[in-house]
Amino acid sequence: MAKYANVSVATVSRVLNGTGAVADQTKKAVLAAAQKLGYSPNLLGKNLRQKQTRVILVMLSSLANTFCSKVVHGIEKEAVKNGYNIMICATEDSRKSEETYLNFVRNKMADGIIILNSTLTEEEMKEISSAFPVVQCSEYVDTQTTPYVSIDNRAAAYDAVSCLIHSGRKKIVYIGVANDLISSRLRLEGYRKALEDNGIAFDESMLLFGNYGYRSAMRAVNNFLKKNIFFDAVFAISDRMAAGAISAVRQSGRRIPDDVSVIGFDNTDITYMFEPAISTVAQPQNEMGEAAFRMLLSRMQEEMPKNIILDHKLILRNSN
Amino acid sequence: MAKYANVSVATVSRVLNGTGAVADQTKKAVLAAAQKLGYSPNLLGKNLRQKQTRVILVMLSSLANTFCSKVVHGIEKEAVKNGYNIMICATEDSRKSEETYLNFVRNKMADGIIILNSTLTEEEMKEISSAFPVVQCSEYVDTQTTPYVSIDNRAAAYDAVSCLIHSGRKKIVYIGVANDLISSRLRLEGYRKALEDNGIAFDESMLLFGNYGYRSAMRAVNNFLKKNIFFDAVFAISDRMAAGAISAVRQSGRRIPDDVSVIGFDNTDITYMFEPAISTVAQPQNEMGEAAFRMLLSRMQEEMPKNIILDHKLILRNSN
DNA sequence: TCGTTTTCAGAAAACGTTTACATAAACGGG
DNA sequence: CCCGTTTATGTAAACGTTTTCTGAAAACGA
Repeated sequence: MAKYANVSVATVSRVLNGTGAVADQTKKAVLAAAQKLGYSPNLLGKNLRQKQTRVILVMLSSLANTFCSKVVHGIEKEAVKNGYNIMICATEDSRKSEETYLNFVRNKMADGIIILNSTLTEEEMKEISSAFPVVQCSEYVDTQTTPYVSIDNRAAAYDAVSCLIHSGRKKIVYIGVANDLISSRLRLEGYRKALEDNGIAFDESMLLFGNYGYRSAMRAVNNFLKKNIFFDAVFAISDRMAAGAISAVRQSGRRIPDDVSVIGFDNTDITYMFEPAISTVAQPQNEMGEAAFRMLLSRMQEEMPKNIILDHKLILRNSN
Repeated sequence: MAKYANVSVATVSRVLNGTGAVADQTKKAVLAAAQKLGYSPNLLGKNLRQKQTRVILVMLSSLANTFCSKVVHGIEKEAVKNGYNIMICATEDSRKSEETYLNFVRNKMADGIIILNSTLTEEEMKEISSAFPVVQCSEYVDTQTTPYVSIDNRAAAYDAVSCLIHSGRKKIVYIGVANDLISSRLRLEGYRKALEDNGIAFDESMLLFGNYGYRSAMRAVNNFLKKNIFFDAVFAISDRMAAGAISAVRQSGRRIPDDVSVIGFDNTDITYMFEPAISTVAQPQNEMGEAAFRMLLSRMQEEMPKNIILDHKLILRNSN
């Protein structure tokens, strides 16, 4: 390419990057040559030399999680605004996969990473956080070293359950997921606190568990129904589980929301497609993504941003 | 690192890659040093030298499209099996974004790309296909130069509509999307052919259009209902649009499937969560992904694979 | 013991850029 | 006309690897 245009590689670089002075005539020659040869500079060389790629990774466990999609969109918008590009890595919660993608940034193929969810322990998170720029978004482990943006999951669950209670419900089933995610823990805490604050005894047998999915909740509620324990409300930590609960409850002949009130979580599309439309807790996904990117940006500039907690919002539809 | 272990960089490389002979003692020393320093080789250097990254890109328009998620999973599985990693690029149908991600592979930050959907024209597809390895998956433009794996969309639509006809339906509404995607075109053709083959006149006024989403279909059907044109079935090219159609039809007091039969497309989660469960056309998403990766692999080895058409399957539930 | 092979490890080139430095030509002011 | 400044370009180092060559030492075989 350089030889073809009869200039040095330095000049080619200068022309293509618009850096440094170069005569109009040679500039034209270089551009013409580039055009003719279909030349396009090798990013590996460029990034190696410049010690940056302007690529950041977004790690999430599954694409099927529609909640994440809006968060990612927020990240992307802010990234592009700042001249960065994002690449999405779906780990399916595989350790090996997580390791692989973390190594991409450890090994300089990307400048930083935003983790939406992972199976990383506090120790591991600390380790990688000291090795390269990382921020957490939505889910997080609370080390002092890895900043995060999220909502107050405890308060969100508290609000949802309180809403159920204030409309007269007293026997409230909780449908969660038996994992270690911070959201699971805090939402259960919020549920529990709402009960306590309203003088309702916490009852472990009212806790059901699934895997965020429709079918798992349906199964759990069906099993629960067999026990003939009275209940008049359900708080589910995902909308799909709320939908599953509604279906199971209905099949048993009970009416929604008259007999059983239901509130879900995340305000995903299913909430308005379902009949009845599902009441839910909305998170500011876009802002969360935007904030996450801004935090990563400052981390990449060697600053340590403060954690951010954004506001959630209870959205009431027809299931409660 | 090399200095720290008192060896040359060449030896470090040999130890870390297990290539070439190196004495046990030095091997240990190098590994110890790497451990101590937390050394991890720079992939930019490595990839630059080796002229390959073992990364492939998967381009899709939106993460929110749950159909894609299973395809991507199939791709990933096959990729990992072959020592490759995938990165997902969501373009949101932005030309700029598409261009950016294509440039990643043009500029050697990735070895190849699988395009699930894009706004590329035939000309553009040809151009990039001659510049680097690319295959299309699910959606495609039919150039002779860019291989694809997909289903026979025309036959799939034909089967669905025929099924409606054989159960006695004669006035069948088509709900599609007014875009240039091959699937849109072929499914409409299949719809039309099924009518013709069964002696039913094609009627342009039975064609409705939306944007794949629930609400758009609901709106379209509501408008259609106002016209008071009789119909007894709906074929929608997405499950969400099928769901929207069902809701609209029901609100008008008609029963599903007694008064109106509905069949959707893609066999997404909504089909079994919805009441009634939605009949649909299933695509072999996993196999499609796997096939796509294998095709890309052979393209990266300078072979030109043949196009692949996989089998679809009509899945009957309670909406027809 | 002497040649021959094998084992080990370093030196240096190569990958494709950017960029600091050098230098030659053009220019302008006195 | 001379000298300092600007402009335009090339040279070469640097980024961090892998890999080819090369050579020294060790092992081996006769």
